[in-house]
Amino acid sequence: MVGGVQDRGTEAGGRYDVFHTDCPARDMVDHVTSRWGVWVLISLRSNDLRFFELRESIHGISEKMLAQTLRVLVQDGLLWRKVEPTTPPQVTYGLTEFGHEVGEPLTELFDRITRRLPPGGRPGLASPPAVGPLTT
Amino acid sequence: MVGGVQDRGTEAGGRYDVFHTDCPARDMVDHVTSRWGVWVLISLRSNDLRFFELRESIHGISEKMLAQTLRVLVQDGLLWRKVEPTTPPQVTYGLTEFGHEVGEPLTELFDRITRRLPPGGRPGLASPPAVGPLTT
DNA sequence: CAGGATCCTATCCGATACTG
DNA sequence: CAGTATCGGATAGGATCCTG
Repeated sequence: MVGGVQDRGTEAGGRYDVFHTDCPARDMVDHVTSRWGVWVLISLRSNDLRFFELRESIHGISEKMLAQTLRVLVQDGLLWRKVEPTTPPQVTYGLTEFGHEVGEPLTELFDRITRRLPPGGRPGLASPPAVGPLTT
Repeated sequence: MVGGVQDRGTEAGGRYDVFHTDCPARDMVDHVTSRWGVWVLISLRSNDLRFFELRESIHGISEKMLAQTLRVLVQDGLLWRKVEPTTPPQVTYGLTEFGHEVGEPLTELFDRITRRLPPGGRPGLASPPAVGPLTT
């Protein structure tokens, strides 16, 4: 699969040869750009947070999805997880160095989008006019 | 913009209050980070492409999803669409200025991930060791 | 508090068929 | 070529209940 289409032989000025067809990176990117992964990573950029803090912080996320997203991200080496064996238990999550590396462009992406949004609402956007208070 | 995103700083009080809960940005981010949106945007960074070129380029995408993804992205103002009324018809897609702005951090994100991947495969990742040819 | 297990629905997405 | 329309299976994701 990887070889076909894209390598149009023009090593020099490849036209649309790409990577998307590959593999391990694809999974990682999928995790990072997953519906909730994005927000978890952005949330943790400024400081470490506990499970319930993340839940409160990321509006609309269910415990199930939060737990699942965290598990994947920890597995990928983007987050670390610290368990305080107290009662009740306390679990804190934070970004690893890699997590920070990845979180930066993600935040930049978010910033650029929000900077463009306020002015003239995008016509055609399905979103209703009401810029709801909370959303989601 | 949307208020305080990261401005939480250290002010007393605000701990993990955030932005994710807002709204229009959320939709846009969802579109940009959607399963196929990411690859469409990255693909078009280097040059404009026609429908079938995109389909070939982004391995694994179906026509349905490509068309759907393109429609949303055009609506969001990230892509432009040019129709050549020839026979057969020819439709070309490209990034708008906004699209480029958004595509940059996305590419950066992708780069950082792929740079980290080759060395020591991340344990826990389902992907097999085989790192394809280009694959990024 | 942190999260696993279950159940069940919404949607995503691919395959197929058809249109301009 | 560049789509749209429809159907159906797979999966994401929410709600609830339960445990350490």
